[in-house]
Amino acid sequence: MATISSHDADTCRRSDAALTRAFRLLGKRWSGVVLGSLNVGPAGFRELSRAIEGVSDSVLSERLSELTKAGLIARTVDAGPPVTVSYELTESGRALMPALDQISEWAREHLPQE
Amino acid sequence: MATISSHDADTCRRSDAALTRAFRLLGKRWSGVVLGSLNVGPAGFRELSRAIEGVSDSVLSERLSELTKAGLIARTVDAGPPVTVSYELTESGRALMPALDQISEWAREHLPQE
DNA sequence: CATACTTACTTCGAAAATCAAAGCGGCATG
DNA sequence: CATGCCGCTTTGATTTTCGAAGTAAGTATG
Repeated sequence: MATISSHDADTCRRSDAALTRAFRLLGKRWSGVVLGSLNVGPAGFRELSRAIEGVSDSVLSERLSELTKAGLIARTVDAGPPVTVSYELTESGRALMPALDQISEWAREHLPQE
Repeated sequence: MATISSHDADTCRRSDAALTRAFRLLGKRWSGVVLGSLNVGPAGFRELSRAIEGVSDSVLSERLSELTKAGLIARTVDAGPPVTVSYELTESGRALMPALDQISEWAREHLPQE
C-alpha cells in the first residue's frame, strides 16, 4: 500500500532548512561577533579589528564582504577627504539582534568565563 | 583628572564577551544545525549523520564531543544488546533553543532559499 | 558457518578556511 | 619628509573540514 510518499521514515524531517541556511553564514568564525559589534552602532574597519580581539584583518575583511553580500550589513563610503568607510547593520541585520542578545544572555548563564 | 580607568575611548566596549564565548562553539561548522536537529528529540549518531545533509562523520563526531563537553548535549549508552548510543539536549542545551528558533524564523524571512 | 548489513565511530590524505605578519596607496600631522 | 592612521590585500604557515575507507561489535539471512 503506497503511502503519501515524499518521505520515508528514515529521511524524515530532522534538520531545519532555514536554520541550515542561517548557519551557513553564522557558522563561520567571527560572523556572529562581527554582527554583535555592529549592534552597538556603525564602525570602521580598523575600529572593528581593534574591538574584536583575535580576528585577523583578512578574515574580518572576508566576513564583512559576506555579510554585506547577504544583506545583513551595509558599507558606506564617505568621500572625505579624508575618505572614511563605515559598516552598519541593515534592517535585516537588526532583525537578527534579538536572537543574538538571547544567545549572549544564554552564554552568561550557561558558559563558564574564559 | 583621572577617569575611572580600566578603559580608553579606543579599547572601549564593542564586542560582548559572552557572545564571543557562545560563538566559539556556535561559530563552528554544523554546531548550530546539530543542536537544532536534537531539538526534535534524542537521536543516534547514524540518524544525525543521515538527517544533517552535508556533514561528514568525522566532523559530526567532533561536534558531538565538543557540545557534550560544553554541557549542551548528553551522550547516553544503553548497553543492549544491541548497544545503542543516543544524544539529547541537556537543560543548558534546551535553554538555547528559543534563540535558535528565532534565528530559524529570521532566516525564513531574510535569507533566500537554496 | 559464511556473508552481508547495521551502528558508532576513527583514521587518513587532500582541500579549504583561518591565522599572523607584512605590504600598499592615500591622507594627515609634526 | 618621516611617521602614523586608515582600509584593505597578499603571502605562507597552521588548522579545520571534507570524503572515503576502515574498524569493532552485533544482527539477520541462507
